[in-house]
Amino acid sequence: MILNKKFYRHKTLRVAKNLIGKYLVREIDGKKLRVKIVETEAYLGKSDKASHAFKNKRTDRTKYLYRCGGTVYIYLIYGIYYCLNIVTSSVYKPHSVFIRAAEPIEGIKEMKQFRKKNINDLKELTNGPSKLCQSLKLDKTFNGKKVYNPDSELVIMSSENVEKNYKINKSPRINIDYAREDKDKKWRFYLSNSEFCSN
DNA sequence: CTACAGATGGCCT
DNA sequence: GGCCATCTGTAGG
Repeated sequence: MILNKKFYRHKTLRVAKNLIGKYLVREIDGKKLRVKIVETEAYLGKSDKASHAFKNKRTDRTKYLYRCGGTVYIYLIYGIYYCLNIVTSSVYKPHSVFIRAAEPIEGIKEMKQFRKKNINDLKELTNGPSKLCQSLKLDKTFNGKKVYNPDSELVIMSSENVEKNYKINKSPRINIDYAREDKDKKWRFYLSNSEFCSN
C-alpha cells in the first residue's frame, strides 16, 4: 500500500521515525527498484539552524520545502552529489525528512549499474544519502513530485508482512557542525542492528 | 583498518 | 568568495 498524503502531515520528528522500515520504490524503464528505509533525519525549518529553510528562508532551491507533505525535495551537494528529502507538516512549515540510508531489496542488478563503482558489498549501494540517490537514479528533476501519487516514479509504501516491532535508535544528525546549538539535537533515527546504516 | 585531501558547482552573502 | 545534510581514492599503520 502506498502511504497516503496524510501520513506526511504530522510533526516531522514523528514522520521521520515512522518512515523507518518503509519501502522506497523507484520505477524506471519498467523496472522496479525497492529499498527499505533504515536511517532518516528531521529538519525543522524556521527554528532549525541546520535546515535550508532556517528562518523561513525561501529561494529557488528551497521553494519545494513550502509545498505539501509528501513532496520531493532533492538538492545538489558538493557540486556532484544529490540528497533526497521528503517534505512534511503543513505548507506553512518548510520541514522535511532527509533519507540517509536504506537496505536494497529488489532491483539490485540495476542499482549496481547506476552506481559507477564495482560494488561487491550490498550495503555499499545505499548506506549514504548520495549513494542512495545514485542507486535509485534520482536527481533534481524529481523536485516537486509527490511520493503518495501512484503515478509517480518514486513512491513510499508501507511494509506489510514485515516485522512491526522495529527497535529504533536516536542520535544527533550527521555533518551539521555549523548548526551550533542545534547540532546536538537527537533528530536522527535509525533501525538498530541494521548493517545498512551510514557510517 | 583509519585518516584525510580532493573533486566540483550551485547557492547565497 | 566561501561554504556545503558527501563520497572516494590513496597513504600509512
